[in-house]
Amino acid sequence: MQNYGTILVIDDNEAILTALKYCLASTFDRVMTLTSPDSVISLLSREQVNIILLDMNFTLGVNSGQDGLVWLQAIRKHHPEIPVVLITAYADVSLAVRGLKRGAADFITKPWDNDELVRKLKDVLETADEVATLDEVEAEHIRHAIDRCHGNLSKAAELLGITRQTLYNKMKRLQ
Amino acid sequence: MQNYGTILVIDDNEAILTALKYCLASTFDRVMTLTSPDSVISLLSREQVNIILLDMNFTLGVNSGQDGLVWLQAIRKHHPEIPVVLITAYADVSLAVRGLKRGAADFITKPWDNDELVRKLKDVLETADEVATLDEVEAEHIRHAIDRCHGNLSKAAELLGITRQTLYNKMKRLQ
DNA sequence: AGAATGATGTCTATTTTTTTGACATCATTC
DNA sequence: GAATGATGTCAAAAAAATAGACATCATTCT
Repeated sequence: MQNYGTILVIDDNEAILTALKYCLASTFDRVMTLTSPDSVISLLSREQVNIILLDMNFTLGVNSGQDGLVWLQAIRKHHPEIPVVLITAYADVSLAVRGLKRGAADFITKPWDNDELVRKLKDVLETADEVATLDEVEAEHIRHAIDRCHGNLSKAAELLGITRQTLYNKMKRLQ
Repeated sequence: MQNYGTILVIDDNEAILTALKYCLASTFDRVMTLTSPDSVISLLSREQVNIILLDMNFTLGVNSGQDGLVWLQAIRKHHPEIPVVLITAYADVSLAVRGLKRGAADFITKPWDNDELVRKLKDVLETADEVATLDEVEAEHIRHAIDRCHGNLSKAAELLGITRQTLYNKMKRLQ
């Protein structure tokens, strides 16, 4: 068995939770479940979790997914390093867009395909962005700033909060 | 009229292009149109464009949106500073997810609501990320790295490609 | 429990980088 | 064709990063 660590599944439907548990048991070392996100923050501060699968609808009868978005935000605020995959019963494009904009790693609709779900979860964990070097981040951001300024180095330097000469030197160093 | 600059609309349906032209004329200084993305890269190198509205389906009879994704990638590669909003006739969650992951600013489905379309486009332009200071980016990335290492400064420093002492000093300086 | 290993907080001396200020040259605007 | 702003460079002073060191605290490991 490959080691994909601990997954936390949050869904208010016990039957779905059970189904997911079986589906995920062979891929993950540990499958934790919650029927409500209420205690997720305290749980995350106690337990080490590698990825979260979060259902979007918890308020009975309300299916806007608003709930899920709020919890997504709360989780990402406290634990930005844990990828969160969203899952809903409704293939709602607008909800998917809002979820991804708020930092979800992927978006899955019910009914799900077991193999595809596992593949996507693995994919998220495997492509979880490696931490880049400070120099790399700096170089990337500098390029970005210069793009925004359409090549004007003086303006770019000002936006970046460094002197023009420093920007000039950094560019030389970073090729 | 507020100044939202130039928008480039790419759609192979002339009727839709005309409708969008009228819809967008009052918001943008200039509405440029293309019936095929083939020439978009050369056009962008000649003209200054502030935002792009890109249809996802160009190969007749094929509606996977694969085409649009490829063009999205090409545009972002050459002009990462120009936000691209995707639009499709099919409310396809998977396509929306893939589009956003490749850097689209938003995802709209046909038939669209004129007011909502304009609101989303304005929103994209207004929240177009301002260029952060190098120090800010650095601080953010450092926090990120420390999160990933669960607070282990030695490991974080190694990942960041700086010495532990430097990380220590930076943390002091950046509060 | 005690040893071993690794992390932390701090220092110093040395090397790099950044800043500041300056100046001539090239481009663009008016 | 002046005026203004961007660029490429320099040199000296100030700030930051690195390497090496050391005592202390934490966490495995046996």
